[in-house]
Amino acid sequence: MKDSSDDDFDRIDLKILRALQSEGRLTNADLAERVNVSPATCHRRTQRLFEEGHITGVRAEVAPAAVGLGALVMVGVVLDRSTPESFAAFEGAVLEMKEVLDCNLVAGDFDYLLKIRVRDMADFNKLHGQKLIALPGVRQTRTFFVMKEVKENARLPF
Amino acid sequence: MKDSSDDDFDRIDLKILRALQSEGRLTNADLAERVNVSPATCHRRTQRLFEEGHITGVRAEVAPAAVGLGALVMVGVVLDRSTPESFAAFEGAVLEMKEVLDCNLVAGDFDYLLKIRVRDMADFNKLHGQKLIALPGVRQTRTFFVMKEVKENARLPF
DNA sequence: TTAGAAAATGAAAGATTCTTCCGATGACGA
DNA sequence: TCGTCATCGGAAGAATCTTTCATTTTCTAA
Repeated sequence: MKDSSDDDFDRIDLKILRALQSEGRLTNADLAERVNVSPATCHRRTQRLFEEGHITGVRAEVAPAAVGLGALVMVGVVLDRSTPESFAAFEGAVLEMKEVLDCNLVAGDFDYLLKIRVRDMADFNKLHGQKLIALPGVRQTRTFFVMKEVKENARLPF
Repeated sequence: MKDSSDDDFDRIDLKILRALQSEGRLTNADLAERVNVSPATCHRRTQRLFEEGHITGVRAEVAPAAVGLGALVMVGVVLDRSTPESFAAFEGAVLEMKEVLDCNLVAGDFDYLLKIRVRDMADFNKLHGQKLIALPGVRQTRTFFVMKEVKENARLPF
């Protein structure tokens, strides 16, 4: 158990979380008005949500195409061995690859599912040939090029 | 082509994008200092990045577990038919499902890959049985429970 | 039910920041 | 060289932040 207080939000906390999840740069004054609380209370509540780790960060979403990352690729990875050392080595290496946006250990036909952003298909080919299949313990990969991003990083439903 | 000006960032724009991608609630004053520009210039630059759509939004990241969404599941979906109408119907329905955080049309063994957040496995079972397989045109699904989130929503590498 | 303690609240106010105006500076083409 | 245009930083009023403080509310235990 954690050090801080119990983990239950009242209506105000939930409103703050929802508002900031949609508009992370809301002014404390605006947020207070939207939540029907005085600015002082709103400030304290928000500060607490950050301090207790319920809000893990606030991030601007940069349009991928604007920074030359127009291609999205999902990759399923199967490892050689299913030992803890094997998993750890793979995970450590993946954490160093900045092109890998998501990496999840899954149950199913793959060991890991990766989400990767690169400039284009040629770029991915290079990445695949030079880095992906060279990651520790990789036996096989399966590539899914994304042809259309229907929904991306939607807000949490709560 | 869009109406606005050409899409190339100088060193300052890139610094602003990188800074806000990591800390979306940075004060304009702090941001200006970090980027070595006057607050006035920084304000103008940032405003422009928003107006021209290079920053699509700023969002607080809420800890999923804190709001009762401790389970992450990836699902591969195969449709009955590969007609435009079939795709459109499926996508329209998926957009309405708030549990679906990501939905991508892919090339490979599946038609779509979904990323879904729910409370727990029981919750997913219900979702799967009552909504997922009932989505328009779904022939088959393949579920990948996430056992460990190694990397989640990392920053874009630019 | 009631008393007391603990936690949360809103008003207030000085410090900080935002946002815009303005003249100055620099880049570029004729 | 000159004129045009975009961008810059300083300045200042308006707005916001952030903390203090007295009050109110909530909770616990008798």
